[in-house]
Amino acid sequence: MIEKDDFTLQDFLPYLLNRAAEESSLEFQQHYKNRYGMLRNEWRVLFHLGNYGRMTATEIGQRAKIHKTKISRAVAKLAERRFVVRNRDEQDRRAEHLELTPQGEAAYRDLREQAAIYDRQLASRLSEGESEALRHMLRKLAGIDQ
Amino acid sequence: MIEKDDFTLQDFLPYLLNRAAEESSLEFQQHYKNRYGMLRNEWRVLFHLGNYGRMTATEIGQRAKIHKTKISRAVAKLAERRFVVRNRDEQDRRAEHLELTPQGEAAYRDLREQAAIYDRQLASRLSEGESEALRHMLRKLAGIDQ
DNA sequence: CGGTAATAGTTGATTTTGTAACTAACAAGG
DNA sequence: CCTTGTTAGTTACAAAATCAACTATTACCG
Repeated sequence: MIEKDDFTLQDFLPYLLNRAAEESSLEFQQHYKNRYGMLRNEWRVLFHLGNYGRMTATEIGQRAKIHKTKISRAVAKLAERRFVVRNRDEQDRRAEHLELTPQGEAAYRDLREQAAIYDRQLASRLSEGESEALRHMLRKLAGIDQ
Repeated sequence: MIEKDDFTLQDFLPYLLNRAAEESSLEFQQHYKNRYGMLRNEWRVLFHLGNYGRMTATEIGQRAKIHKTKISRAVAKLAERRFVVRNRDEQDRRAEHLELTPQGEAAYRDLREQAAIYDRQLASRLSEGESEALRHMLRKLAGIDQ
């Protein structure tokens, strides 16, 4: 056992962030996994398309900070299951615009509802003002604009 | 594009937690990865042993909520690299007590110093009272006692 | 133009994780 | 004791993440 200095593991922000993230991801995972057989990257792509509308894989990757290989594979699965359609850009034929199919929108709406419920449930462990402050801080730490 | 309801992705706690966790992990990873060739689970085990002292794999798993297979592999690597020694419990010969070697303690002290620096750097993005509130909330969400 | 560089997206090889089954040691009840 | 159940930790196999290399297309610049 080493003397403590001013550092303890239970106070280390990256550790706490990871623990909290793992905890909350694991629970929410049930929804998209059980109901739609999706993986984390797949629901992330689905949510981005549902939330922001039509965009390319690269744009999703930039917004969500997901690596392009993950996006590529997630999109392939989502397209295969008819949640997403790809539209080749005629001006720049390297790019393709992605958007949700009606089926994808239905899944998005359903999962969004579950997400809203789960979010309220999580936030209820905190006091009223706390949860807004938490979101604000997390956005700062994650480097998310606004 | 689907109408917003009361839900937006940028406000979804599990999403924000994951983004913030990934962001902060990625940066801190440099230290244990570059300097000691460790993986995340390895430094977690190292930090637990450094922070709490001698304990078994099962105890680490309970405290850190890491699955036993991850612990097993992390300990194997750490032992192989002489950061950790295993001591068979003579009362219960299934269990083994793990502790840091002098080399492991040196690595722990070094990384703990880096962690402290990085933690202050992260916290400096937030206002004074905020960071303590954040830690408190994260502990609640992660289900960490105290 | 023509060549080099950059970008969008995919694929393949390697590493890491996740899940389940396993071995070994102990515990408890008959 | 002996059968059944439990616990500590490992191992094997499948799933997923990572990293580098690849194709196709466009942009830049002499």
